[in-house]
Amino acid sequence: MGYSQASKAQTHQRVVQAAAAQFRQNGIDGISLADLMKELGLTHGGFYKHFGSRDELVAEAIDYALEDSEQTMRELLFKGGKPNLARYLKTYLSETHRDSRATGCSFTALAGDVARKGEALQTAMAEQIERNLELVGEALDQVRPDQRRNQALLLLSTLYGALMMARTVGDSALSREILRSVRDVLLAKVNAVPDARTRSRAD
Amino acid sequence: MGYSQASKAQTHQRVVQAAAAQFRQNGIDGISLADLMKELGLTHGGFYKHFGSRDELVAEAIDYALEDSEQTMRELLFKGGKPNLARYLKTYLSETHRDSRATGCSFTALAGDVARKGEALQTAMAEQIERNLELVGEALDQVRPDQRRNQALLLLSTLYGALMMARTVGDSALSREILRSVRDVLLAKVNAVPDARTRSRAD
DNA sequence: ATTTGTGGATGATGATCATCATCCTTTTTC
DNA sequence: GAAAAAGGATGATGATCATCATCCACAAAT
Repeated sequence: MGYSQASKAQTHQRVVQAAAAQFRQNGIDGISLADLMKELGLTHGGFYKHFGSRDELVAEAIDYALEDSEQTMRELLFKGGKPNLARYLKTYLSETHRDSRATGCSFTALAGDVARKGEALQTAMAEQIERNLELVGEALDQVRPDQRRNQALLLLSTLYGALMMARTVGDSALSREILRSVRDVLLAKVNAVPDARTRSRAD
Repeated sequence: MGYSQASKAQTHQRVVQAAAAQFRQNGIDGISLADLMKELGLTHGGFYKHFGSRDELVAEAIDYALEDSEQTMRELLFKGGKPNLARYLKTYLSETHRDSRATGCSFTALAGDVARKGEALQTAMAEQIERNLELVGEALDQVRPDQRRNQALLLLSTLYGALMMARTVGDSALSREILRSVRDVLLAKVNAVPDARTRSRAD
């Protein structure tokens, strides 16, 4: 029955992944279906064999992007035994991450678009933020349990805001200052709790 | 010579103001020139008597939006003598502000779009952020002078991130929690320095 | 009052897009 | 191997836009 068995599912997934990257890089309306398919060596016609509409792809791609970012977050926070909040902070507020829009934090890349689009996307975002809060909360194991959610909320707000600022001012001295300054303050706070003498070296 | 003297400048300004609101509400690409002019009771044809291109309007409108937000910030921080950081925080993290996209904080409304658009807009944003840092720094008069810029950077990051989150999850319990939680933590910190006993009453 | 310059209106034009109908081609099943 | 089912290609359609040429109507200058 036409083409190889697994190939349809594979193509579908390739479209979703390419869209997840493009939407983060250029915005949800920033790429046409034709260009997206072309990127995969396909033409625009086949698109509707995989998705009922553009919106359907948008929903799938954003789910994929959110899961992708969650996976990265989880690895940075927990890989190798004990929670490693410092590693997450350093990576999140790095220039590399600032410049990796297509593969980096999906919240910062998509928040502006999602806030204006349908309620469905906002619900997906809300659920993801809940999961992120839980993950960060778990990593805040030196914080009083009843303060973990508040602190996680505060930390994520700061990280998201700092990254958005650093991206919005382009690659400038100010951009680097934002990343460095916020990162150092947060690292100092993290290190202060378990062992005040383990300070972060610059960079 | 055609229509009243001041009327052209007035129309020009009305277009800029309407665009500043629409771009914040619906995104820079979220409204067509025809719809924008219609909003003012005009037709699309006259547009090019006022602007050389759409991009020219975008630049002007964003400058206007940024100045508008700076003015609001300045008033909240400094009106009535002494710096009033608490008033600014409360207003910024209110549900009213969350729901006032078209007239509220221009950074959060435009950051996503600007990060993807030309360098010119990013430079305008960078300059505005510098001014905002200065204003907040001035208001941090209980902080050691050499720490004011770092603290201002941290505070703005947190505010921007929290508002973006609150907007991205729609009008939900989570949205209200984000605003309340971040606001209370920040207010507690602000109040802790000058007078530890002046705690904020909820809301 | 007539002339003239200009703001605004009307109506193209060409580009970009999402969507869909139709055709081609390959792979699986019998 | 022949038939058929479905993925993918081609091409069309209708909508939306930015931009521009042309026209109209009014206000200022004479």
